[in-house]
Amino acid sequence: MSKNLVIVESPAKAKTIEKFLGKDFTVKSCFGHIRDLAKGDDAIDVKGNFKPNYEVSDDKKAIVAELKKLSKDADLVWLASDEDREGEAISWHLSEVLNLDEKKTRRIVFHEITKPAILKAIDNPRGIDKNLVDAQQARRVLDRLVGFELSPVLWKKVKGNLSAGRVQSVAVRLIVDREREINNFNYSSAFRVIARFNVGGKQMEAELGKRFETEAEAKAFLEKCVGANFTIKNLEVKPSEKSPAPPFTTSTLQQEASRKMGYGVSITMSIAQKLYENGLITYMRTDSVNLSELAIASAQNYISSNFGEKYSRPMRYTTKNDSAQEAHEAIRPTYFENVEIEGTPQEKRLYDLIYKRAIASQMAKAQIEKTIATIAIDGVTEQLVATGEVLKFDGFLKVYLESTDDDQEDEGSKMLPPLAVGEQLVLNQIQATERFTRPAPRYTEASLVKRLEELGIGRPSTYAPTISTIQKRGYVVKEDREGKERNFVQLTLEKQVISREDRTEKFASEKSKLFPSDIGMIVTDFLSKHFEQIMDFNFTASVEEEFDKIARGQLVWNKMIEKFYGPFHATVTNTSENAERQNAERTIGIDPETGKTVYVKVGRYGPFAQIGDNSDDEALKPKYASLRAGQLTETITLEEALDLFKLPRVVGNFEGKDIKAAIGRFGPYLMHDSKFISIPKTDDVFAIEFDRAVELIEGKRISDANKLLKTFEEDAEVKILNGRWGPYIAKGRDNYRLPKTTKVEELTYEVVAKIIEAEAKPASKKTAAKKVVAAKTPAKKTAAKKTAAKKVKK
DNA sequence: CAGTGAGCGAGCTTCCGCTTGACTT
Repeated sequence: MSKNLVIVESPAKAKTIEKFLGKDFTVKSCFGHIRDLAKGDDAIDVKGNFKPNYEVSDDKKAIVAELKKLSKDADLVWLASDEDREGEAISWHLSEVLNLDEKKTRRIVFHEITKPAILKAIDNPRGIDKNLVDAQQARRVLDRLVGFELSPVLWKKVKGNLSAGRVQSVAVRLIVDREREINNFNYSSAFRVIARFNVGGKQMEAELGKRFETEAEAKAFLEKCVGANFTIKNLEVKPSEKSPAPPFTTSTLQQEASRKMGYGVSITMSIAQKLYENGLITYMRTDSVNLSELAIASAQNYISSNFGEKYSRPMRYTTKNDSAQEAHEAIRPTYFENVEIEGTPQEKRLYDLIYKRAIASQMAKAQIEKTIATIAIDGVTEQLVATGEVLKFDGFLKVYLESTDDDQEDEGSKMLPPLAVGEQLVLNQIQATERFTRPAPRYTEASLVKRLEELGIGRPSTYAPTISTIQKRGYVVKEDREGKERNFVQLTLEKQVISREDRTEKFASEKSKLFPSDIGMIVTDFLSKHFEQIMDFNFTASVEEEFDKIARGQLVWNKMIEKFYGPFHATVTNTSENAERQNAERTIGIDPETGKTVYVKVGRYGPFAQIGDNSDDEALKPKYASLRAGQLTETITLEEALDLFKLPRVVGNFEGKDIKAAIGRFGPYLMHDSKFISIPKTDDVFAIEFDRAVELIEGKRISDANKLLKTFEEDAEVKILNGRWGPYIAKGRDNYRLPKTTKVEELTYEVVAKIIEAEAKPASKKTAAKKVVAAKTPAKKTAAKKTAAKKVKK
């Protein structure tokens, strides 16, 4: 039996450290927190100094039992959880739950998983910092109180299954605020003037220093340019340099993977997790840009021998973020010698990104020479400016360049042809183009994470889960949206003639952006009205200051909570008793056909439009229609609302049965002979004609025939179908998995019947009911599925 | 998904931060 037991948070870390420490040390992982507040409402004794009631979570019972046994047999137990608030608490919970003797317990910390760092830590043990633990308890208790008191208010005043919290509610608010900013944005336009010259066979572009507000002004300017001389008046050469970005933190990795590869934050994190588990990168949930001495030295070595000495620039980065706890290194490859790795294409791409970012961070600045040419126009005061860039030394640009969120109007750095002051230029054309101002862009998952990090809200381990939560609750949807068209004017001066063209462009099209839903807006407004403090962007920052005081021993944690909870709880009670129910009802106009009032509001099944008032008289009952995806009660127009009542629409009669066109949850569809056929985006559900509808129905029949792989005489209900994940069994509305090795041609009914029997689903109504319950309690759902899967294996 | 929207009342939901798997119809 080993004399020393070291406990770390992550199993991958445990494996690495065990190698450094030799045979006298056993290194085990506790898999994060082992204990948490009890699930129910008795978790915090609000009348008894907020005493927390902790429980070992079910999924941690086994590991706790194992650690208990190992710690009993060990001479010394080394608590090596991370050096931050949460890590300190993990060590404290371990010492409590494992009942560790203080005399044989050591607390150690390291910020990097390198041999010298570990050995140094072992040489410098300390005790558990109870103040830091108390700061964590305050954080935990505050979050529980806020979340579990606010959420029930929403169930009462808005609808069930909603949630609120210190982090998620502010995240939703950011998106709601941005949406309104965009909806209220005043687009204005101005004419941007670009001249194109022919210089020694090459094209050169120059822009006018000012924009014209009206077409008339732009035209007047072009008229002055007819027959004018264009002369280089001044040439200015300015050296400049560009520095590499620091190596990745969780947040910057999520941003770059989103910008460069289009990955959502959860995808990025799960790929990074794989890389970490395979020992290829350092820990992926970090807020630090720091690199270990070893890493810097090895990067320097790699750069010098592969690119040359002058490309190396060893650099220590420091984070600017106050809320950073820096328990780990920045994200970097474990070995810079691993230029390429084995793995899935996604793993390779993400690794490549991490690798290049880390190596570039240790490389020299790029040297750039900027040339600015000023061009004078005869008889005109305004001047044209042409800029060009020459890369004198590429430096870090040899491997990596960071992307930006806003690269829609990408200027592109161009070289200028050789020019001389006084030189007369040959004009090809001058164009004055109407350009519009743009509102701030909608958030992507990653840019929302960036904003949250700036506000100090949330932690690297919770960014991705928070983004998922606000989508799961229906506050926010991630979507693509078609752009709208608008007209703009372009004036062109060419060959001394001015011409005018009306052109159209698409704008405001969005890809994978976050949009608020009606519920997201209702909840945000409700919380902002009644719980201003929680919705304040600075709330987290201000409580963090208090947590820091607790950590420094200047404040007692439950006193701090008490001061917050008193007024907060009073507001909760007051709101719960007195606030009105929120349904976002809005009158949007009068139906011209019936003269009745048209409303929109949010009901049990989501937002809908209503024509006419509620009435007991059957004949006068109002008409209802659900809003379409992407429509908001806040912004829908009367015309759009009335359109909703034009469906379902009978398109015609085919094979003795009506074809109906309507819009469902998954978009526009046709229904014929009780079968559904999706209407593609290229067709308009309001206008689709009979012939086209029949074409779609027949197309669907052909693809259905291909989907059907096999049927059985014994049971017409049972079919083998070809699905997204390959062939599967369908019986009625239930589906069953086929073993991966199955050869469909050889499949007999007997085998199929056995698989169905083994999974033995209850009658379909009960399944439906069960599914609803299961979906609400994810823990139970997985448990149930596990047992089902095991049964199949037997 | 498949055209629902009254009102009542049961019993359910919910937080943030540490960790990984399990597994997709």
